Amino acid sequence: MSAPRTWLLKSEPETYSIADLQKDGTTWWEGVRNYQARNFMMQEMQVGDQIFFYHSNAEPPGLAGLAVVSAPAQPDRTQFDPKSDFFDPKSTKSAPRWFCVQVRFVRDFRNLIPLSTLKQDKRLKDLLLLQRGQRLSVQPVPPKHAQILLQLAGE
DNA sequence: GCCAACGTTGGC
DNA sequence: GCCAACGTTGGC
Repeated sequence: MSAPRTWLLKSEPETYSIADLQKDGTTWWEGVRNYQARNFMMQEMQVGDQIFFYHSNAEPPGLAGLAVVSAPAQPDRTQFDPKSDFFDPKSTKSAPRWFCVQVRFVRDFRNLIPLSTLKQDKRLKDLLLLQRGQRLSVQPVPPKHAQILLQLAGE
């Protein structure tokens, strides 16, 4: 078992916010339909990994809180549900295409850390989130960046 | 609402 | 395997 890693998960707060996660306690991170993001969840995330919860398409966008991986990846059940927006007719139960981990609420940042603040911090210029055109919804956060983000959050 | 950047699809 | 068309993401 390797040391816990850190990830960043994006969510549109109108769809699912850190407050929703706080209310639910845990949730399966369903609906990811990007192979790179899926592979991170399937192959690399481990129970206990730290998660920064990012509010995208928000006013303002930014880091909203902390969560933790609470169960390893399993098939995303929305892919089999014809009524779901995330239904994938090409996926089968014997060979599911999409997987998701379970995440548990840890804490809400008292003050959201706006994207604009992250952009101003020179130490974060290599952070994947800040790279031009990137839109991956599940991203690894290297330890040195994780430490800075926690600092900004007042941990 | 705009639009740049990106991933996926499907014809060839 | 190429690549144009299309749909989506997400900041502004």
